[in-house]
Amino acid sequence: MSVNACICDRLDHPPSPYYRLAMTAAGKHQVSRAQTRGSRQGRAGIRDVAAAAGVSITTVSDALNGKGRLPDATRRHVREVADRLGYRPSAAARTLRTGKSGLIGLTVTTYGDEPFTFTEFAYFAEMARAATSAALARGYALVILPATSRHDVWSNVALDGTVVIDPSDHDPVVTELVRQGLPVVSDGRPAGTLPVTAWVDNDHEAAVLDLLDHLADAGARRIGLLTGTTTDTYTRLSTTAYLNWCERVGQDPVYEAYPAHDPCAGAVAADRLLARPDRPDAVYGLFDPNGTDLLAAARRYGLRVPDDLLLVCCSESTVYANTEPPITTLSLKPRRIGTAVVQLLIDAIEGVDTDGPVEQVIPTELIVRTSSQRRSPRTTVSPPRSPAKE
Amino acid sequence: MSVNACICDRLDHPPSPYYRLAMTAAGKHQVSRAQTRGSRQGRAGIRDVAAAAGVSITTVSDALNGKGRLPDATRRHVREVADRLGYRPSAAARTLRTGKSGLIGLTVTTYGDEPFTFTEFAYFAEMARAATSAALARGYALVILPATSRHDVWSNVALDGTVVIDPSDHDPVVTELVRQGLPVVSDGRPAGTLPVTAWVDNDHEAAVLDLLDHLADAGARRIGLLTGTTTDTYTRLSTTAYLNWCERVGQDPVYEAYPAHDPCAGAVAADRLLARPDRPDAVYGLFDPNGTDLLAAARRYGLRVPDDLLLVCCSESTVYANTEPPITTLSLKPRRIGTAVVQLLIDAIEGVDTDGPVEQVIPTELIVRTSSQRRSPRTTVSPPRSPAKE
DNA sequence: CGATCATGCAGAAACGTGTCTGTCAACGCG
DNA sequence: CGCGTTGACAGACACGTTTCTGCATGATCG
Repeated sequence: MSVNACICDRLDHPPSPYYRLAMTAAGKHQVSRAQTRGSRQGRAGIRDVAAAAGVSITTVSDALNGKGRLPDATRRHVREVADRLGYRPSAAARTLRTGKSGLIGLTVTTYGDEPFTFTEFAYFAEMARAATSAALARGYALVILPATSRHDVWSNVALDGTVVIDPSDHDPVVTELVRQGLPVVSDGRPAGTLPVTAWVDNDHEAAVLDLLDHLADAGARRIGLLTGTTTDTYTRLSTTAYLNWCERVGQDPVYEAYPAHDPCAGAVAADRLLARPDRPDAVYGLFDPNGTDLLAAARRYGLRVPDDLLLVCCSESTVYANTEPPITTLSLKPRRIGTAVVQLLIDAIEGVDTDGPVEQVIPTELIVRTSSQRRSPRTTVSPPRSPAKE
Repeated sequence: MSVNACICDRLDHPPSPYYRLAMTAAGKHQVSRAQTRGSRQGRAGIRDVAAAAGVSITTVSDALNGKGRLPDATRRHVREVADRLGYRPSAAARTLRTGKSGLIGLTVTTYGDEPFTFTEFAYFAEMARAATSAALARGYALVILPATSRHDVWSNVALDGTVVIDPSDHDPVVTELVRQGLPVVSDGRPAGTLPVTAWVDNDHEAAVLDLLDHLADAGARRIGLLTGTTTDTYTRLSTTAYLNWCERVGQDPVYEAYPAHDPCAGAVAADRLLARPDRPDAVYGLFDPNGTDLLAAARRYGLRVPDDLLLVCCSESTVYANTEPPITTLSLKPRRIGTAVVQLLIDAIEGVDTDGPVEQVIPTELIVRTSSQRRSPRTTVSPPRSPAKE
């Protein structure tokens, strides 16, 4: 007690280095308390508001949160006093009391040592943007949490739920989260028996089949695939869809796989694909940079696009609208996916009865450009400002 | 013990008001504890671990946090029991008690209604990735918080500090954060008297001057600029640097400005720039998509790159390595910026004495490719700083 | 051999909020 | 006039952790 008084007294004078040492060593705790309490610089608490407004803590809480039954006069008065004091409720205390933090995790499974995959930049960025928008429109904020991050980070943040992008089979992080009772919504249909609350995905098989049909319609006789060596769901489903299509139409599969997280390997693999003796006359690249890589490789081999080689790649980038020639792309609609994932997650968090299915399939969009149209009727110079070709 | 068992039994039945009265009246602390804790679905707390290990709460806390003075045997025992119970400390409680949440905000100033700007995707994605890596390497997680988000979101998350990307003059969010005593580190030199804790930035003027010299060295006589209509620091500094350079070398400025957040407007502006009567023979585009836009526009007007038109744009995208021709780009090194910003912020949070300056300038990198080399006898990389400065 | 000290651990006070419970006054009604 | 009812508010507890203080128990030293 006397110690407190002593230190408080000292605080009234400019603290010398000696005092600071003494403080941190001895009564650091009490001091900060006296600081925050004594209407000093520390943030004002609900008690200060109650005292300043001449009401009880309950009344302040009810007035600010719109609960209880209070006359409007009291409510307004409290609000005004709170504003005047610059009162901000402590998020930590509120979270502790209510059990809701207003935070949802955005988890990205990684393949290298980086938090998220390089080749999925455009997709991830668009998806994250949409997810962020959707989340904060409903009063939530997003926390970026790579699946391979240190464990203490995971346990140090209070999450109401998590979005998992493309979880791997039996993802330990996901199972741990579910075990804790947290809602988990995945972007990408969960493999195996991963117990997610809900998931959103494209129909990758249908998209690939559709795309291959489109190429075949354009005159392709042997369609090649540029795919990845990773085992994520997207790569796996797309590749098997390709193989199935090949079997159906009786074409020998022609594909090259490369580690998708390595940006240089893509160019090499594209080159390899076009250097094969059974060179394809059309190629679909699963990853974003494949378009320019394939275009460059085609140029090296003197192949004209689309005359000698039809080209399609999966990308969200707008650069393919202005390449020479413009390249047909498959869009996975990351904006719609990000929005849907967050909506589903928040519905689960807030206990909204999801009478609908907890699985949601977002349609893909094939943006047809010159690179996949063998004989376009006009080869004239296209008008300057036409965002959509044909 | 018998009391606990009794109440646990009763909890299996719907509790009557009488029991609840009796409980709250009689056994205050212990009873409610037994109520919430009776090894039911709720997560195990530190008390459960203490009870199961036969030690006190203090011992558990000290053992798990590596504090206090405990024999290794006790420490190991407690750890093991905690693991067995699946104990995870409550982040909210810890934050409330310690005042540190381990969360840092990643704030993006926006120009439209979207959380972050479209044209800065690649830059933002790289920067965010590096920032995320750096943060979690030091035990922190990142929260995405657009500056224009609802106020309740801001006050609902306990932040230890914030990174602000390119804050506008007198940003109300930043001043509010600083007023709360939170460390704020900005990516981009703060305009006006914005009281940030530290900032990291490129030397945009030097980068632009260097780049223009490079173009002039390659033979450019009239260099045009594709810039934005927004007033952010990057656009402003780059544009004035261009104007200053023009004045210095006695060239009439030739530039077109467009709303950078509109992806279509860029193509139109590029076209407009090349359609001018005083058509430039070299162009620098400030934004990422300008490269492909300018290339497409040049093609429409029958201009060969680099023979008739030299091209440089500011971009982090790798597609420009494989365009026809490859385009010289200016990289702002977002990875280094993201890392530096987070390091500075965490240093400030943890009170590390920053003996060094709180301002950090990251050098840019001009990646010279074919598009800016008029007549290159060979593909030697020209040194960044050309000796012929004047 | 008693005083001192280091050691190992338990008790309890906060952190700041939400909310359950209870009190006091006013009021309508028989 | 008494009594149940309702409105407006205050008191107090609990969320789960960290940490300061304090009490034992043995060991060490004067």
